[in-house]
Amino acid sequence: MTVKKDTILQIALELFSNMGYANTSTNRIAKKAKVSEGLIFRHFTNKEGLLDAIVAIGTQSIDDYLLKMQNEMDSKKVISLAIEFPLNIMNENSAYWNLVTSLKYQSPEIAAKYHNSETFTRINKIIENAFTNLSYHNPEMETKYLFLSIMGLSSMYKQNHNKEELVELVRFIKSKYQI
Amino acid sequence: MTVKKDTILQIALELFSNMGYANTSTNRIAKKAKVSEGLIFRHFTNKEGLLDAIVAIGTQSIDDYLLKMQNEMDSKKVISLAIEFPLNIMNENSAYWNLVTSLKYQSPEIAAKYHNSETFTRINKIIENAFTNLSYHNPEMETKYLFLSIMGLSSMYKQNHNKEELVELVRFIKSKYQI
DNA sequence: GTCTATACTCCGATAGAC
DNA sequence: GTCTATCGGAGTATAGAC
Repeated sequence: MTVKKDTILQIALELFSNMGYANTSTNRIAKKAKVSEGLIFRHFTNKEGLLDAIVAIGTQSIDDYLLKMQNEMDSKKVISLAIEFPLNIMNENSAYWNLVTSLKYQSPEIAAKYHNSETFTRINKIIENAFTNLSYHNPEMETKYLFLSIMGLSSMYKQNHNKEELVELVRFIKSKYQI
Repeated sequence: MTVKKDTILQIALELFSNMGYANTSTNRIAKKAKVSEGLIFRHFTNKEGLLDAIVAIGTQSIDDYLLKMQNEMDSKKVISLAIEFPLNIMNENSAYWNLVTSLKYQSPEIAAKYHNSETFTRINKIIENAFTNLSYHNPEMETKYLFLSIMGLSSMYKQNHNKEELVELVRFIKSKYQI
């Protein structure tokens, strides 16, 4: 990974995330990254190849977090990690999260290509398992409900950059689960 | 409102919602609506004017729903209406909801222009008032939390068209509020 | 039909690493 | 002296707004 290639990835992530994928021209990326436009295509073949590379990097950090949840033995801690997910991941990686979310609203092909249902299934299983261990009456529905809150938290973060409010909300949600 | 003008609005809503605003060409809208491309510009000046008109129509149905909530005296019923919001509005008006959500992920200018913070404030006040009447300990946080679930429900609806699951989730959430 | 923007190509030149 | 990363810019084809 050369320094310029890395710069392209960073700038493209930033622009895709802020302006939308369709709305960001390779020309603009090149200018902002201070590289020649041709270099983008030399490294990533085409614009979608660049998107692929960006998404692949971001996916890694999600997977790391899931692994952490999976290895956590204390079920309360698992729920806690799930609730904190938006705070943690999105704090460090908000541009990526924002981008992935926005891809849902591109053409159906793009949406389908980048929708990672496997990850969703995985996180669901981890949470459901925790609720089962904690003897909740309806672990399946509890999981879906918690998942909803997490998704809502994510979408709220996009509009509202008041981090204090987010932290407060996370604390409140935790209290609902006696954590 | 002529028939063709109305057709353009409908088709454009459908396409903007499915393919994204930036990804939908006026040419495509015209072809699908079986009108000349020029007619779009005669009626709506430019592409953004068309978007304006579409958003304005959809906003109306949201406002109607809010009015219904505002006029509801039974606070439990207000909470109930809030939880059912995704089911009701999105069922009848999913394309509009989808479009408005997607605009958040366009350029910052577009996002700001179509972000209706007034409506969000209004719905928040209505819900908070209901929680206060129901003597919840922390109406402000309860409101934010419920709002989160509603947003999550909305975003879930986009990916998952299993309506039964949605209905079940709505029932489950209501049970959390003893409704 | 017009004009602009955009994805993408090609290539000669340069500078540094080995 | 070769190889690799990069530049810069000319150029094409097409799509899209109007």
